[in-house]
Amino acid sequence: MFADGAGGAMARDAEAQNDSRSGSDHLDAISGVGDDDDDAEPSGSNPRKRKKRYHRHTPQQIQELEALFKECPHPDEKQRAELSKRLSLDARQVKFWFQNRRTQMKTQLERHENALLKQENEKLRTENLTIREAMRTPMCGGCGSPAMLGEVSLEEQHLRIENARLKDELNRVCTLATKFLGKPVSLLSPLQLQPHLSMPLPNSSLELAVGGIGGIGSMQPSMHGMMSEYAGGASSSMGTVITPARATGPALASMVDIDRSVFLELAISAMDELVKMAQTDDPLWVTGSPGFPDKESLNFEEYLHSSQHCIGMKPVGFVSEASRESGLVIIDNSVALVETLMDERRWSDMFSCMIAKATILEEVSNGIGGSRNGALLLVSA
Amino acid sequence: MFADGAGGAMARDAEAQNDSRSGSDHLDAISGVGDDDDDAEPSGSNPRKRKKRYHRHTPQQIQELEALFKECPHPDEKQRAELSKRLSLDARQVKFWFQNRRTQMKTQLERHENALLKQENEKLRTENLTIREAMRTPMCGGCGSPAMLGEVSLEEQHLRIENARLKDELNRVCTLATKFLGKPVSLLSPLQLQPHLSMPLPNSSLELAVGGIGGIGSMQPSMHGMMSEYAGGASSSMGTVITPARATGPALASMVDIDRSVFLELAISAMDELVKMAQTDDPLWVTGSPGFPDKESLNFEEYLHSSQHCIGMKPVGFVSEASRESGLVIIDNSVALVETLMDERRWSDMFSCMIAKATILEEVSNGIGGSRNGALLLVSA
DNA sequence: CATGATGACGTCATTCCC
DNA sequence: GGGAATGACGTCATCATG
Repeated sequence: MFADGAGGAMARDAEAQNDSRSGSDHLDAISGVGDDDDDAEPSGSNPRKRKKRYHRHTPQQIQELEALFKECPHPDEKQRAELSKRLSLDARQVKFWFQNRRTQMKTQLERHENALLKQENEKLRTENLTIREAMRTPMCGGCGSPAMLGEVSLEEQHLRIENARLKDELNRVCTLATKFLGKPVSLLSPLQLQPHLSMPLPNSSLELAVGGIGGIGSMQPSMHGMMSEYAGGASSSMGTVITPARATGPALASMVDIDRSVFLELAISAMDELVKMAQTDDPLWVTGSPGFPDKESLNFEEYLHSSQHCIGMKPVGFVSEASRESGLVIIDNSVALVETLMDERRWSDMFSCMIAKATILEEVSNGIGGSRNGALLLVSA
Repeated sequence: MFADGAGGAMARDAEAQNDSRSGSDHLDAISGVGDDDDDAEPSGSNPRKRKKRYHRHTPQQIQELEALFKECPHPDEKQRAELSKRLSLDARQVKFWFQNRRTQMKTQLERHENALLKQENEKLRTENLTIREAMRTPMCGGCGSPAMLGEVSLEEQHLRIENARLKDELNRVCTLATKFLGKPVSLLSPLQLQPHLSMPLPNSSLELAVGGIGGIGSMQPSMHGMMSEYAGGASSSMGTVITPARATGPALASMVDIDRSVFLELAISAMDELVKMAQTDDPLWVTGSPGFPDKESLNFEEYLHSSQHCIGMKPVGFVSEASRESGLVIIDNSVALVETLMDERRWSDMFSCMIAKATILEEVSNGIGGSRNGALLLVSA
C-alpha cells in the first residue's frame, strides 16, 4: 500500500512532441511517456500522472500574441479566432494566454508600483523630517537673519511694548507742552499716537518718489529701489533709500531736524510699495524704453491707475521716477550691494546718469544684529 | 518534415480517475478523455482535449498543508514525505503545493504592503502639505500670532522705523519742552532715547517682583509668571502680567497717568527675566518648600547671585516672590489660560491664596492680530 | 569544475464565481 | 466572458559536494 506503488509510472510526462512548435529551443522533454495511468482505485494513491505534456508556445507565437496584447489586452472573439488560426493554436489557448498575460501584467505592475511607492515614501519621509527640523530651527522664514524663534517674538514684544510706551510718553509730553505753548508741538497726528491703531501695514501705500519740502528751492527728488530677484530660496537683503532733495546750505540743518519724521514715514511707505511693485509684473513695467532697450521701466499710467497705491499723499510738484532691472545678483554680492548703497561715495558711481554727488545727511538707523537689516539712511543727492 | 509530426499522440491524457480524493466535491471531471486526438499537425487545428482532470486537493489535505506551512513554509524532504504519506498525496504534489503557496503568499503580501504604503503615502503627502502650508502661512514659529513671514520682517521694519521716529520725535519735543519748562518732562532717560542704543534685549534683566510707587501707602507688589511648558512642538502662548500694587482711591488715576511708562518698562524687563528663569533649571529652583511639597519655588539666594539680573534697579522696600510649577497644559487650553489671565474676575480664582480681588486698571495693549500676543494689562491686585 | 538538489519564477491550463 | 484561485510543470540561478 504505498501510494504509488503500482503505478510506478509516476512521472511521466510524456510525450510531447507534437505541438506545433517548430522551434526548437526548449526542449520538450520527452521522457517518460506513457501513459496512463494508473490506477484508478481510490485507495490508490497516486494520483498523478496524466499530464498533458507540457507545452510551451513557440517564440513566434508568443511574439505575435505579445504584439497584439500590446495594442489590445482584451481582444474580442474575432481577433482571437484570427490569431488562433494564424498561430495554429487552439482558441482556448489563445484565450488562456491572454488571461494569464493580463494577470501577470497586473502583478508585475503591482510590483513596479510598489517600488515606486517605496521610494517616494522614503523621499517624503526624509523631506518631512527636514521640514520639521527646519521649523524647529532658528531661521525664521523670510528673513535671512538667524533669529531664534523665541527671540524673534520676544524682540517683537519688546518693540511693540516699547512702541506703546513711546507713544504714550510722547502723547503725555505733547499734551503737557501744548498746554504751555498753546500750540501742538508734534508733527505726528494724535491718531497715530493712539496705541493699537498705528500700524498701517495691511494696505499702506506710498509714492515711490518723494519730493522735497514745500517752500525750499528746486526739488528733484527721486527714489531708487533696487531688488535682487530672489535667487534660489536664499534670503535676500533689502535696502530702502530715500533721497529727499538737493538741499544744501543753511536750510539743511533745520530741515533734517524738523522733518526726519516725515522721512521716516516716507521710508516706511516706500518700502511697502517697493516690495509690492517688485512683485507685480504685468502691465506695470514696460520694456524697450528709449535708450534702454533691454530694461524694464515703469509704465506710468499703469502705476497711477494701480490700486496698489491708495494714499496718494504726494506733495505737489514732486516727480515719481522708477526703473526696474532684473538680473541675477550673485548671493555673495547681495551684501556688497547693500554696503554699496550704504556708502555715499559710491552712489555717484552707481547712478552716474542721475546723481552727481551724494552726501549722507544722517544715519537714522544703522541696522540690527550686525546686519544692515532695517538700516535707514538720509541721503542728499 | 515537421518535427514532431509523428507523435500524433499528444494528447494523452486519459484517464483520470483515480485520485485519491476522497472527496468529492469537486467534480473531477473527466472529460475529455480519451482520445487523443488531435493532432498535431499544424494544419490541424484543434489541439485540444487532453485535460487532466481538474483536481483540487481535499479540504482536509489543504488544512494540514496549511498548518504545516504556517510553521514552516519551507519544509524539507522528510517533512514533505511524511505529509505526503499522511495525506495520500504525491510527494511532487506536496512540493508543488508548497511552492505555489509561497508564491501566492508573496504576491499577497506584496498586495497588502502596497495598500499600506499607499495610505501611508497619502498621509505623508497631506502632512507634508500641511506643514508647508503652516510654514508659509501666518504662523511664525513660537508665537501663535498670525503674521505673514514676509510681513513679519516688514512688520519688524515698520516697528523699528516707527520706533526710531517716535524716539526722535519724543526727543525733540522733550528738548523743546524742557527749554520752556526748565526741567525734564520725560521719565525716559535721554540715553534710552538715543537711537540704536535702546533694545536692552541681549542682557536685560529685571525684577520678578515689582513694587508700588514710593510714597504711597502699603505696598504688596508681586509678579506672577506662569508658563506652560512647551508641549510638543506646538507654539505656546505666553502672557506676562504685572500687578503693581494695591493702589486704590484718588491716587490711582494720577499714578496710572504718570507711571504707565514705568509699568511698561517693567513689563518688558519682567518678560525677559521670566523667560530666562523658566529656561534655567539647576539651582535656581528648589522643591519641597513648606506647604507645597511637590512644587518648585525660587531659591532666593541663588536668584540674587544669579548673573542673569544685572540691573538691580529694584526700588526699596519691594518684595520679590516667585514660584514655578510645571505641568503639561493641554494645548487647547493654552489659549484659555491666556484668556483667563486677561479676565480680571478670574484672577482671584486662580491665585486665591494670594489675591483677593483684581481689577483691570487699563488695557495698555490688547494684543495684535486677533491674538493676545503682545497684550499688556495693568492690573491692581 | 561538473553535478545534483532546491527554491524562485514564469507558463499553461482548469475550474469556480459573477 | 472575464477574473481569481489553483494545479502542474519547465527553467534558471545558486550552493554545497565529490
